[in-house]
Amino acid sequence: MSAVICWFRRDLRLTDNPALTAAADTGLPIIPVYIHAPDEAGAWAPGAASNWWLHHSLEQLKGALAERGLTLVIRQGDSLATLTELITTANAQAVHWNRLYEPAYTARDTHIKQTLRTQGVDVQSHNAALLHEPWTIKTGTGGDYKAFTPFWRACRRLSDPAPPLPVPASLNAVKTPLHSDSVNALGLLPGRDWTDGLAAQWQPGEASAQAQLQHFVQAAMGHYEQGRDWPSQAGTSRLSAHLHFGEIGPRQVWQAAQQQLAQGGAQDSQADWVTGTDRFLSEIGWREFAHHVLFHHPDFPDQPLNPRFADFPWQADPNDQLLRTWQQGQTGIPLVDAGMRELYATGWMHNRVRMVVGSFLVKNLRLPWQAGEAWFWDTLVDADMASNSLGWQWVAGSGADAAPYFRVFNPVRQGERFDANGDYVAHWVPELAGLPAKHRHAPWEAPTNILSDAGVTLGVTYPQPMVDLKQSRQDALAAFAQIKKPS
DNA sequence: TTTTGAGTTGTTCGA
DNA sequence: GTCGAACAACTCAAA
Repeated sequence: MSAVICWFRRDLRLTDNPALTAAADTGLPIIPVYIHAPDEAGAWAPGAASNWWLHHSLEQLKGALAERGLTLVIRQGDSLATLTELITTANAQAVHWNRLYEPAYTARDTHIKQTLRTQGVDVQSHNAALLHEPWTIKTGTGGDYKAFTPFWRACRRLSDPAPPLPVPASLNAVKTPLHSDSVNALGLLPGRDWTDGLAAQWQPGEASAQAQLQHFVQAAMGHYEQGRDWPSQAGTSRLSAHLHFGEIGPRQVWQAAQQQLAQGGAQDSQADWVTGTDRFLSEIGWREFAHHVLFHHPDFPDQPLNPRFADFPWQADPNDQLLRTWQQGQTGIPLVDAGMRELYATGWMHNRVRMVVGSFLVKNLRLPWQAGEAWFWDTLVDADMASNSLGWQWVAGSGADAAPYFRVFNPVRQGERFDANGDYVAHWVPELAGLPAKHRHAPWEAPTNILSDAGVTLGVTYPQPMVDLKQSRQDALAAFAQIKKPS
């Protein structure tokens, strides 16, 4: 008797899963396995919110496999040792997996592939996570891209991605049961349960991912161009965590968007459908670009891509006082606090607000972008090394295609433009909900009687602003002037 | 090799 | 209220 191993990692789905399809195509009994090995992520072991998602996604995958007669084998410990043991026990002759792109994982997987092949095992890796893998997109001179627009143009010049693969029609199970840990045994859930807010907001798993994709393309893609900017509305796809864990893949997203465009684009507001679809797919493009940049610059999560920023004069912050105030959503700037509280409560933050809180941390507080990156890493359910690094280096101005130094978001102005009714602030900062909308973004400017009518006492019921926005903006511009190249 | 146009998401100030 | 300019200079990618 022999078998084939399908090693699941961050491809927790049955549809459009090339490794699973390849395993099925061998005709051999399949051993689906998940190995929990957080140590192998190097310095970037997944954070708490991410682990919560993983726990539930594994339960979903286990259930979906069971419906097709397969038992997901769950193990902990060294990946190579675990695979080797399974290969011996089940007399497996082949291993299939879908590729990861973070530096620590590519190094590990390369080593595992070489070792197992030396032992005569047929090892094949596949692409489930990207439209175009990082090394396949090259500039005219063979280099890697450092600006998004030419990168995405180069991608779009290529032929459209292949249509998604169906779930394999036939999946053979092994006859002899193999030992498996329970999902619970992985210890992914926190000891003190703070996850109600996550559970109220998210349903991990492939079925939910597909439902969300359909819902988004039908209900929101036609007005995505504007709708994506309003944090109080469900105008974004909310697919980030599903994509990170591979519960759905970009080929499926691409196909769903194109099919919906063919239908929706024929309706009255055709231009909105075209621009909405285009813009949405370019966000998928940013995800691709982030992987491209990380692959070619393994230091990207830790070091500024622009070396000039190594000398940036960050603010001293004894005992992390400033950082903690930001983390807890107690800065006294309503839009910033709303975003930080949404993050902590739900494991997610609207993208517009991510830019605002990021700009506030890096420019108004002048704290290093790596501190914000680390907090997001621990608290986001969609925490992804490529996208997270790209976002933070973008807002800091040190990264690929980054914001110019003088682009300092004014969180009051942003609130007035993108949360004009103050709904988002009222929801996440309820102590300000009694204020009229026009005062919710800058309560320190509201007349005293309006504050008291609303039950707001600054410094008591809600903090005074922790910095003066105008002055700290000036300080940031001055700090950036220091690292300008002397002319 | 040199040149050229472009580059996610902003704010402020003054006319 | 609206509009254009200034906020710098640099780097990238392709012609």
